[in-house]
Amino acid sequence: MINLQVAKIFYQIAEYYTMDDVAFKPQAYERAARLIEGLEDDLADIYKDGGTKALMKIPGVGQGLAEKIEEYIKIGKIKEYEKLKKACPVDLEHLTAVQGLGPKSIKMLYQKLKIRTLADLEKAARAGKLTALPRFGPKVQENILRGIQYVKGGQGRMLLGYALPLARKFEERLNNLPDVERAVAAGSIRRMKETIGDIDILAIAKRPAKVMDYFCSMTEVDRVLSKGQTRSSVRLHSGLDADLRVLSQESFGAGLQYFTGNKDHNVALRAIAQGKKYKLNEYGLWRGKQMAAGRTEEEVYKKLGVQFMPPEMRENTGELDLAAKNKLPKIVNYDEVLGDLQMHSEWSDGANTILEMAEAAKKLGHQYIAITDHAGRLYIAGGLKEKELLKQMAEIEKADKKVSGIRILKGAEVDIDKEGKLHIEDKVLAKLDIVLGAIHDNFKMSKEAMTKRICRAMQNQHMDIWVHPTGRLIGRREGYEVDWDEVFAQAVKTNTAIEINAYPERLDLSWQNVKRAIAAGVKISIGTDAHATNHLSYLELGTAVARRGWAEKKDVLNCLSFEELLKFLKR
DNA sequence: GCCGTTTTCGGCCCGACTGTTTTCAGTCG
Repeated sequence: MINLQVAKIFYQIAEYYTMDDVAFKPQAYERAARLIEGLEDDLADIYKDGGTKALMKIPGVGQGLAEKIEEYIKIGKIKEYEKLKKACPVDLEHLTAVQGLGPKSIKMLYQKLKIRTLADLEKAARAGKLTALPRFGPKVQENILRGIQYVKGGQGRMLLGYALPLARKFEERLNNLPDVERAVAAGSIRRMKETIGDIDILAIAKRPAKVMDYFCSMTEVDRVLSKGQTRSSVRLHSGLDADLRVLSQESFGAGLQYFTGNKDHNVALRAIAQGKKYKLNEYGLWRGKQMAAGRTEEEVYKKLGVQFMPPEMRENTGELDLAAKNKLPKIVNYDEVLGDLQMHSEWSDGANTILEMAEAAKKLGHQYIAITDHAGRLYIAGGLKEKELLKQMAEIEKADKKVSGIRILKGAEVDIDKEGKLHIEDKVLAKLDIVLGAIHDNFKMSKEAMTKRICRAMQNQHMDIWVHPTGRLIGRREGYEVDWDEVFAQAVKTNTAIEINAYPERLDLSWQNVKRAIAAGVKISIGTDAHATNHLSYLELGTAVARRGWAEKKDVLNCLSFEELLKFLKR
């Protein structure tokens, strides 16, 4: 997969053009880089199938950038980039990561002090050499030194599963202040993106200064980065940044829209506004000096002739076109998901008993769960062999009778071997209510072999769901590659569902692939993969992925009633 | 360099905050 490498080069070209005050190219390169980053298909594959014409179908990629991608595929580099880099040979990737250091400063640092790397920069700053430069005072120098430490610490984005509870805590505290009328986390948290760069909170407040004081002195705050009347920014001990912005009641909807993003969605929405002779900013929708809307998000979208949509859909992947035609899908609601179809107990590598899992799920309002301990091989997480599995089935039946108000399905997460065979005998699988197929080894097969392996597994009539489909671990391990068109077609043909694994570092299928799976007619299942009772709440994260992939209620297995679900499983 | 309900040419988002200035450039989102 070359996408991330190409995106990185495009980001850097954007920085170089900014250094030289080239107009408009930086935004074009940056936008293309962002979109390529989020692409599920390999650029090399797209090119192989349809040449530069196919590349130009990617939004933000025109003739010029398509040719640059072609160049990268053919000769492994982009000459334009090499030329820019030669003129200013600096470690842009790490230098730009330093807070407060942008392309203009980096260029000057190179020209005046020959600074190329973080190490060069640190040495110069420690020697006090930066203060001699125009616009560089002692404070800038100090901030740069701190920024370097931060970059060296390798703090990146935080998983949604960890950032969300934190953001909710901040929301709740602020909402409890007498001066705060309303506080809401916006940004990528509100869109439920799988990783979070920072926490963005918006508030309506009577005395902003007091609220800012409170925000900047919370126990989680490591350092105040900036503090003003309408906006403050802090760095938390966890390494994450958090922003608080205070807006007026009249502007709150426009602000919420603006700070929820994403950026490309907003750019597209502002273009729609311009087309209708409006101006849209974070304070409202304006015609001249007259405010046309701003109090609520709904009002802003409506005035622009665009259907309102949940934040999870706002990624500029076609939602605005559909909304303008009043044709948005009605995506699944969080409360329409009735149960959890993957979890582990102490029978394999889970921490709790079957009964404890059931009681905890019941408390969350679930109508049913599936106990799906590892089965197949001993060496994976205490996997059960046939005999133990039969014993566990009896145990689950007992538990199901014992608890009221929730049903428990007998399931197992079964290894799929190299050839695509399930590791448990068919006659035992036949006794289970629900069979999950999973890949736990041989990740490094070729795309063709992996596709064949999975398609073969789906042919097993007992396998109901293919779980954590790509095996990715966000930020740690890239998922393996498969031919999605082929796999989706096989899933439809064999009536096999594909899982959205809701575990914070998995969220696998990705929302991009959920979108494609659904378009192909594949049924989606959501499973938390809980290994303890406190993991059961991850169901919300999995549902968020379904929503970001535009899944409707009818697409999601867990939206079926218990009786309907049994019918599907016995198909 | 991209893009098209105003366009195949001529547009392209803009306000807050900081640190350095003594009126503003650079950065960020």
